[in-house]
Amino acid sequence: MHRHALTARDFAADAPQVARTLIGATLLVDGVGGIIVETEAYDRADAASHTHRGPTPRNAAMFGPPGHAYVYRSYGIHWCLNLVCREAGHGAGVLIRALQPTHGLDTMRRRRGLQDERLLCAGPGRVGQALGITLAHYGLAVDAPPFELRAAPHGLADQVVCGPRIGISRALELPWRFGLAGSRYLSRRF
DNA sequence: AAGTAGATGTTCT
DNA sequence: GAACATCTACTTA
Repeated sequence: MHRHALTARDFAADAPQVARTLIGATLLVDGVGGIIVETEAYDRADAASHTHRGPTPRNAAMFGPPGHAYVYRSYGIHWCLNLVCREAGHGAGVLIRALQPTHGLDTMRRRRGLQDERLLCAGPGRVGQALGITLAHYGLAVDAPPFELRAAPHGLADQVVCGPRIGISRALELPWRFGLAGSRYLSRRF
């Protein structure tokens, strides 16, 4: 019994709902990746979002169709991956913050220059490096190569926890960080 | 274990 | 100039 591929319609909901749904899903880029164990939701109405002040050259993909990738450079150094949700033009998305590595461990170790499995994808910048994310992925649909995204197994909802987002200074009160309870692959404990 | 400095592209003041 | 959806290396304990 194999899990179905997520498509654009799975991204039509609000960012927090999509962020929750993505926990337990399997994300691969060119066959390399793992199980999503940590996400964060962002929405235009949310002061911490890159889209809060409207479209710019950098965030254009966030105002494009749902189910596509928004890639941004964090702190001038790291590449981070978001999946656009809601509807085109809205500016909502989900940041992929951590994976449990399952596919292409050797490739990820080489790209990261590390052996420790727990540190390969434990943070958005680390995910970007381990999966080889670059601007070449900007705006691409996640239901087609090089992406592959398979739904989480059923019955995982009661193992999803949430809390405040990390590394922001605005909208601190929103519990829009989601994670797989007890996972050893989180960027930080909840 | 906890704290700090330094890396630096894009956006904002 | 300053802030920023971060990470690493290095210090101090």
